Amino acid sequence: MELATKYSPAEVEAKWYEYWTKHKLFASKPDGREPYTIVIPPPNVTGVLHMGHMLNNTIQDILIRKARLDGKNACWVPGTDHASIATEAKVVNRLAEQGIKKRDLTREEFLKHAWAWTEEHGGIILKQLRKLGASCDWDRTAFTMDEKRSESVLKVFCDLYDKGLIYRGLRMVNWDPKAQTVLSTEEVIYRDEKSKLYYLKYYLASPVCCVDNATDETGDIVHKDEKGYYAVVATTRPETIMGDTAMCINPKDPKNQWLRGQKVIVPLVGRVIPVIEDRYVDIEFGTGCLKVTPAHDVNDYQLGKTHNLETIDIFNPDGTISEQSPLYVGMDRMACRKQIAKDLEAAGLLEKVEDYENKVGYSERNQDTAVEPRLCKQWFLSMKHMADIALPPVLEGKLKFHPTKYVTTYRNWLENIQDWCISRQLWWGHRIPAYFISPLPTSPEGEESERFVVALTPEDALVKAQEKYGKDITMDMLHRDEDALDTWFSSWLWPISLFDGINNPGNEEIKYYYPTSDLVTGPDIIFFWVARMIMAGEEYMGDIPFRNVYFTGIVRDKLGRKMSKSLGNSPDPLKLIEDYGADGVRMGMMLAAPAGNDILFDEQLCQQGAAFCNKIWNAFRLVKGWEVSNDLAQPEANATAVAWMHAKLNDTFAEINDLYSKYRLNEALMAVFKLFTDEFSGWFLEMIKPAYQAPIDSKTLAATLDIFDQLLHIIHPFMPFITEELWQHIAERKEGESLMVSVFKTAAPTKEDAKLIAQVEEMKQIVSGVRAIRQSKNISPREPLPLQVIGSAKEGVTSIPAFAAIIGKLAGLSQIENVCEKGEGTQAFLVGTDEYAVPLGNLIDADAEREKAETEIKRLQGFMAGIEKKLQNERFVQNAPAQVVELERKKLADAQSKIAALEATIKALG
RNA sequence: GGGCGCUUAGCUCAGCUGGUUCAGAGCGUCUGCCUUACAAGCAGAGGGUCGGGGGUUCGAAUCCCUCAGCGCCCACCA
Repeated sequence: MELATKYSPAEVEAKWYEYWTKHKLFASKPDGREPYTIVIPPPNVTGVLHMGHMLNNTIQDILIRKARLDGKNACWVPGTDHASIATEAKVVNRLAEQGIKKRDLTREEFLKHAWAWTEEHGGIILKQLRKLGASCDWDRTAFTMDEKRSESVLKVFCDLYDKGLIYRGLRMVNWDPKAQTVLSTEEVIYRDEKSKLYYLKYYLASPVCCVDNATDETGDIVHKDEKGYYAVVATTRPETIMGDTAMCINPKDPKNQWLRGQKVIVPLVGRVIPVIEDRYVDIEFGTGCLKVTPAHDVNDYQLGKTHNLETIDIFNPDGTISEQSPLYVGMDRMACRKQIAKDLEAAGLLEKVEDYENKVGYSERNQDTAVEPRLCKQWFLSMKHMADIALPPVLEGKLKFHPTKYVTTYRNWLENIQDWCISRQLWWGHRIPAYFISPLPTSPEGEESERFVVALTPEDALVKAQEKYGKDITMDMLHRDEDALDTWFSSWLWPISLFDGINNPGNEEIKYYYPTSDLVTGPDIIFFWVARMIMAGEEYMGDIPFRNVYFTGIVRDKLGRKMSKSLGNSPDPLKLIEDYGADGVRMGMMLAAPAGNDILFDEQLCQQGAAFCNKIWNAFRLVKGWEVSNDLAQPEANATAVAWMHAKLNDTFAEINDLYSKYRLNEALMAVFKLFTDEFSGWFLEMIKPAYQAPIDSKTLAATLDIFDQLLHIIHPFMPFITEELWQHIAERKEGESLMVSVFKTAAPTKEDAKLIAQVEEMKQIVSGVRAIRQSKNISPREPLPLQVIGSAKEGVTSIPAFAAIIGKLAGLSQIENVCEKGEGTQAFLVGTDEYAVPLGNLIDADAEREKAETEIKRLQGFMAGIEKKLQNERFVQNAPAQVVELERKKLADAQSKIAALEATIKALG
C-alpha cells in the first residue's frame, strides 16, 4: 500500500469519527469493569465553540481516551446548559429585531420563541466538539431543561423547601436593570472604574442655634455661606439623593460634632432629613458625612433598619426614575446623574467634583449594565448547612483539587458564605414550583407572598394549600410563581441528574457511575458550579460528585491578553482544525497548557502539532516501505536496538503514567513527543534501518511494528485520528476493531532496562562526538572515518560487538581500533572519562586545539579547587552523608583523569 | 483592606521534602547539510551571576526574613 509523503488530516479525521460513532465505540454501559466517568461542563445550548472549550474538552478527551486504553469503562457524558439569563437575553434581542417586545408576549408565547431559538441554534457546539475528536457517549446527550433534568430540579426545590433550607425573604439584592432580574452575589463582578466624587451641600434645616464648632483647624468657619450653615456630603451617586432619608455621621468625629441632632435639607429635593449617628461611618472618608439612601445601597439599608428610617425606592425595574421621586421621573439613572450634577451646580449646591476611582458591580452575563442594589422579595437557599457538608471532603483530601491552591479559595468562600438567591425574573428556565393563593394584593413590596405552598404539581399544591389555609381554597385560586430558577440551580445537580439519581435514586447507572472520576473546568466557576455540585452531591448522594477537579487556565493570546471579540485575537477553532488538523490543534493547545496556569496560545504551536503528525506519518512510511526477508537472521545489533527500545518504552510509560496521575498533561505529551521523535525516529530507526534497497530481517520488522503499535497507543489520547489511521495498517483488522478500545498494558522498567539505557546513552555520546568533529571540520557524513578508543576506554561500550556495529553505522566509521595513546594528528573527545579520537591528519588546527584543551584544563582546575576546598572542610566531611562525600571524591578523580587526557592531547599536538 | 500565587535561557515552562558534574526541556536563534521516511526534515552550536538584598547551613534555584515587580480571588468604605 502506498502512503503519500505528506499527511493530510481532513479525510482521515472525518472517516474515523464516523467509524467510531458507527460502531458506537464511545458508548458506555455499566459492566464489571472499573468505571471512569467524566461529565462535561455543559456549554450554553446556543453557544459557539471558542478556544476555552477547545482546551477544556481536549483535556477531557485525553483523560477519557487514556482511561479507555487502560481498560476502564470510560463514560463521558455530554450535554448543554439552558443558560437562562444569557439565552433569554439573546431571544429578547432577536425578538426586538423583529419589533416584538417581551412584555407584549405571554409567557407561553415567549417560551415558544425561546424553544424555537434553542432548536435552531442549540447543540451546534456539540457538533463542533465532534470535529475536535471528542469521544462523548452521544446517546447520553442531556440538556438541563429536558424532562428528566427538569423534574430533578423541581424535586430538589420542593425537598429543600420541605427541609426548611429554601425560604422566601425580603432582602437587598443585586438587580440587573437590563435583564430585569435579580442576580446572586456571585453573578456580580466588580470593576474598577473612573468616576466622580460629588460634594453636595446639605443646608441645615433650622439655622436656629449658632454653631460655634463649625470651624476647621485654622479657625475659619467653613460650613457657612450667605444661605446659612451647611454640611457637605461626598457621593459617587448624586442621582440617589431623591431617596435620601437621613444623613449620618460618626458620633466620634470631632469635626462633625456640630451636626449632632440637627436636621438638614436634601439639595434640590427640599426634603428635611435627620442627622443620625453611627459608627459605621468612616471619619476619614470625604467629609465624614454620609447620605443615607436605604432603598439603594446595602449599607444604607442596614442603617435604615437600625435607625428606623423611611425607605424611598426611586428606581423603576428598568433603571429609570420612579414616581416615588419628586424629580426626574422617567429619566434613566445614568442620564439623571449627569443632569442632576448640572442642576446642583446651577443651584449652587455642588461644592466641588473630584475624580475618583471606585468599584462598580456589573452583571456577569451583561457587562455593560451596572447592577443596582434593590430591595425585593426573592427565594433563597440557606447555605450554612451546605457549606458544612461541602467543606470536609475537600479539606480532608477525599476530593482533590488540581492545582491544590484552589482549596484555600474554596474554603474562604464556604467559610464566609451568603445565602444563595435562586429566583430570577426570567421565563426561560425552570419555573419555581410555588403557588400563591389569591386574592393577591398588588403591593410592589411583595405582600402577596404571605400565603403560598410549594409542590411538585398543581394538584399537590392544592392539597397542601387546603391543608394549610382551609378547604375553601380552589384550584383557580392558585397562581404559580412567575419566576424561574437560577441556571446553576440545575447545573449543581448535573453529576447526579445525568444518571437520573434524583428521580430514581439507587438506580443501576447512578450506582455504577457515581461518584464520577474527574471534573475538568475553569477556576472562574469554582463557586458557581464546582462548590455547589459538591453540596448537592453530599446532600443527595451522601458522597462527593467527583474525585478530582482539574482546573484549567484561561486561554490567552501569546501576548497574555484574554481572548475577546473586540480585540479580535481569538482564532476560530474550526478554522484552526481545518488548517492544522484536529490532532495538530490538540497538540498545539496541550503543549502550551501547563497544569493550572493560563495558556498563552500561539497558532505556531499548532504548526508544531501538525509537523509531529507528519513525523509520525513518515516514520510509518519508512517502516512499511522496507522489504522483508525471512531468510535473513536477525543481526545482533538489531536485537540490541530492539531490546533498548523496549527498555525505553517501559521507562517512558512509567514516566507518562506518573505525569497523568498528576494531571501534568503537557509534560506527558512532551515525553511522548520526545520518545517518538528523538528516541524512536532519531535513534532506533536509524539503528535498524537497512542499507539502500537491502531488506530487513523479519524478526526486527515484526518487533518494530510492535513497538510502533505501542507508540500509537501512548500517542492516541493526544492525537486520536492519525494514530487510529496508522494502527489499521499495522496488522489485519476486522471491521469494528479500533485502536481506541484496544486495551494496552504497560510493563514496569527493570534493572536490565536501566543498564541498557545507560549503555545506549554512552553510545549516543560517542556518535555525537564523531558527528561534532565532522561538523567542525566540514567532513561529509558519507566519508568514512576511523575511531580510536584510547586506553581504558576500551572497556566501554565499543567492546560490545553489537554496540560497536551500531556506532560504526551511525557515526559512519570505517573501523574502531583500541590504542594505548592517541597518535599525532588526531582530534580527541571525552565521554565521561573515556577518551576517543578521530585521526584527521593535517586537518587538525594544532593551535586552536591546544588553546581549547588549555581552556578546558583551566576550567577543570577551578572545578577541582572548589571540590578540594570542600573536602578539606572538616565540617563537610563530618556532616554530609557519606555518599555525598564519596561523590565529591569521584568528581575530583574524574576531573583529574580528564586533565590527564587533555594534557596528553596537548602533548600529542606537539 | 484581607488572602493566594508568580518572578529560572529571546519566549513558554520544569526543577523547590536542600547534596546525582544541577543549572534543564520545548520553541525560537545561529551554523552546516536537498544524506535513498520526513527541508513540516537531519546534524551541530550558542544562550541564564535562577527578580534585588540579607540570613540559616559544611552546602541554597530549592528553607527563612525583607524589598521590588506582576497576576488572581475575596471584601459594604460612600
